[in-house]
Amino acid sequence: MDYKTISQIPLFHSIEEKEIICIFSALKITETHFRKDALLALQDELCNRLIILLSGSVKGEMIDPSGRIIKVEDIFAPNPLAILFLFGENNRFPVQVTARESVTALVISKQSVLRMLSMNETLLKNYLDISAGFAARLSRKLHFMSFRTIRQKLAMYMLSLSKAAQSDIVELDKTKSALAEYFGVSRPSLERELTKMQQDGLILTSKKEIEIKDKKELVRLIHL
Amino acid sequence: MDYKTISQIPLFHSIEEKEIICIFSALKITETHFRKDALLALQDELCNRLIILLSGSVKGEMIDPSGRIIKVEDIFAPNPLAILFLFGENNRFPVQVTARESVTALVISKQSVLRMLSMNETLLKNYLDISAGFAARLSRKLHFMSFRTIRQKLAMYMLSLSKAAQSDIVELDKTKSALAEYFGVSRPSLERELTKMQQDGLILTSKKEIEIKDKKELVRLIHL
DNA sequence: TTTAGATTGTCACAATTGTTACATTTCAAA
DNA sequence: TTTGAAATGTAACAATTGTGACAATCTAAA
Repeated sequence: MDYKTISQIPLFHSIEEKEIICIFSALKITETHFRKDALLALQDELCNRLIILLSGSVKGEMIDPSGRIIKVEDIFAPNPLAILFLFGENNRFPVQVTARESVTALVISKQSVLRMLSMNETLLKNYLDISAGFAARLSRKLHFMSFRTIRQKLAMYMLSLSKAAQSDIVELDKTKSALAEYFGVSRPSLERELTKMQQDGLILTSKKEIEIKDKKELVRLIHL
Repeated sequence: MDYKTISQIPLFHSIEEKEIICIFSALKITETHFRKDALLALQDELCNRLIILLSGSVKGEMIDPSGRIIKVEDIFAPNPLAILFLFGENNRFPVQVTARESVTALVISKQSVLRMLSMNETLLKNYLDISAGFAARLSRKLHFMSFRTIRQKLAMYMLSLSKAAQSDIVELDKTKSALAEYFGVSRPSLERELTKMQQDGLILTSKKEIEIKDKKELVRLIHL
């Protein structure tokens, strides 16, 4: 477990080597290896430790009472697992976590995380920034889901991309299939709505690119 | 600003008076009064301070470009505002915050929050627990929103209540109007679905109470 | 280069939900 | 107790979305 690897973990960004050595020697932080298909956490298990992936990737899955498995998401190194659920009252893993390949991970007990964050203000800020990032993504997705129609979700999505790119021509950052899934709608319905919006003169689509033709109407759409 | 008031703020739970005095004297924490209709924060304003309500309540509103106002939520003392958005990269208030009545609030700069959390481990744990609580609520709501049909959302909702109450007879914790809004569906559609589910023998509704008649089918519903 | 798998575009039809409207009931403030 | 506002129950009809199916295209691995 060398400094170079550790400094690449977002949680330890901008923290000097001697500080990291100090932190790691004061706390019981273990590096653990998991083989492919090993379980890193069980669904509904008490979330009493922070797991940070050093290498490899895992998948999160929900299991229903009849034993069926539904995949939820993949997480890659060097990201942490379920950081938003580490604290709180009845903090349990929302999904079962399985190694998709050979995985190395830091495992830090909740108690040690607390002490670690108390020891170093930069570390604390990193932790809070990372948590806020996840929360912002959750919040943004909820915002999308709360629009009633697909047209509104698309309007919101394209306006966001347009604002970020500072251009009326936006490039989709996901496949349309992935976008449909992100919106929680069926793929054909998404395609149909894109076609309709082009017919209505709101946009011009070509492959991965979309040109916004009537920004005013798009803005109007997302406000009822 | 007395100890009794401060100790009732969730963030300062279980912290002794002398500790609080120590923290407050080391940092610049100001108690601010706002009259009815005063603005505590602007939409899209940089979120560079933590605001904790001591008394009174505020409303969060979104404003669209045409100037229309859409109410989002109310927040009451002794809760904090937008605690999940204080840190992170481009951390801005998602809504405009207006006093609904006369309001007293603690205003603590982001920098001071960092220092404060470094000073006291209990305070840090409180902060993380509170944040986790908000994140869990966000996540739970997203879970509901991601079900496609109203029937599935209702099944999930009733099973959750049933599990919490350890009974097949559950009492709704919101009005049906509020529940419809929480689900992001129209009220008549929610009522219709409840009626249909009763016709189908899944539940038995009477006023505020719902009796679960076919738990097995409800469980099946929420897994496709 | 070939080829299997993923992505895309489109369609008709079924299912679900929204909208609007109205009558009734409940509940808390006057 | 009165009363007005909020909550509830229901209905017909319109709008939106899902489903399943098929063909065309793209892409990366063999």
